[in-house]
Amino acid sequence: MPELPEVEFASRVLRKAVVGRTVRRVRALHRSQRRGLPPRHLARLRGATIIGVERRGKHQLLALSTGDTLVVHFRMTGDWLVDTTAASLEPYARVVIDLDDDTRVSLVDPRALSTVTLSPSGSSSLPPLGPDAADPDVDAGVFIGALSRRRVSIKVALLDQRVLAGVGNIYAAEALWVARIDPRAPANSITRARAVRLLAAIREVLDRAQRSSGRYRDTGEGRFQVYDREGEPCSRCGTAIARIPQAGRSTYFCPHCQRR
DNA sequence: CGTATCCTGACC
DNA sequence: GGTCAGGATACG
Repeated sequence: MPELPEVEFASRVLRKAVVGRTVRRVRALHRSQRRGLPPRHLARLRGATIIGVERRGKHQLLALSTGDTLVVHFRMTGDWLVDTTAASLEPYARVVIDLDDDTRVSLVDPRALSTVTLSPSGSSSLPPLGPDAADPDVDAGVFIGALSRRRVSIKVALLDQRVLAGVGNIYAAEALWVARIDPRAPANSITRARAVRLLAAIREVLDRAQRSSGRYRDTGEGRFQVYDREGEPCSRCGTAIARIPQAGRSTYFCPHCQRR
């Protein structure tokens, strides 16, 4: 699941490939992508020059010379593939953009849950997002305030993009482990001191992921401490990592050293 | 607040 | 051949 570091990595790859280029041809190859990108929007896209690529939370924003913005979200399994217009289409290519220098960028997404939408000039169609989790200047007071207004568990609150934009299931669990906080603790019960520690832990896990090229590691030292490690020993205390469902998704944590 | 929905590969 | 996963949204 691409979270902030993976989306940041992908948007850098994309930026290098597309900024300054003009869209020659664009196709939506899957029903679910055609819903978000109907023919009239594909037509608007054609001939536009891409002037910049920005990231906000897990969204990628492609600024176009027309004033429109192409908004991309990878959801579960999306990623960019950059090749040339001469290449054969990838099996899971959902949106394919051919550029004037024969570069082709394809949104590859086996599950087809990615969203690509054209936001007309002036009307930003982003959902409400909190401060970007990668921003080192996030105000601890704002973060504490957001938590204090939520009665859901701290883990569920961290997944709410209005609290911090860019945190997902993996890094929420990892950050709670680093901060030694029980994921079941009510968000509004988190003390100021622990919230400050949690914010630092979020930055730490995101920075570390970013430094490993925005790619997940599945072996060796860089492996996750709790995510997808049910039954394995906690590296701090040896207790078996537990898995519980929260808001319909899996939370992994150490039931011994993560406290309420 | 919980639950269904979108999708399809992976797994039983 | 059925179930599950999961980010975000919609709905009860």
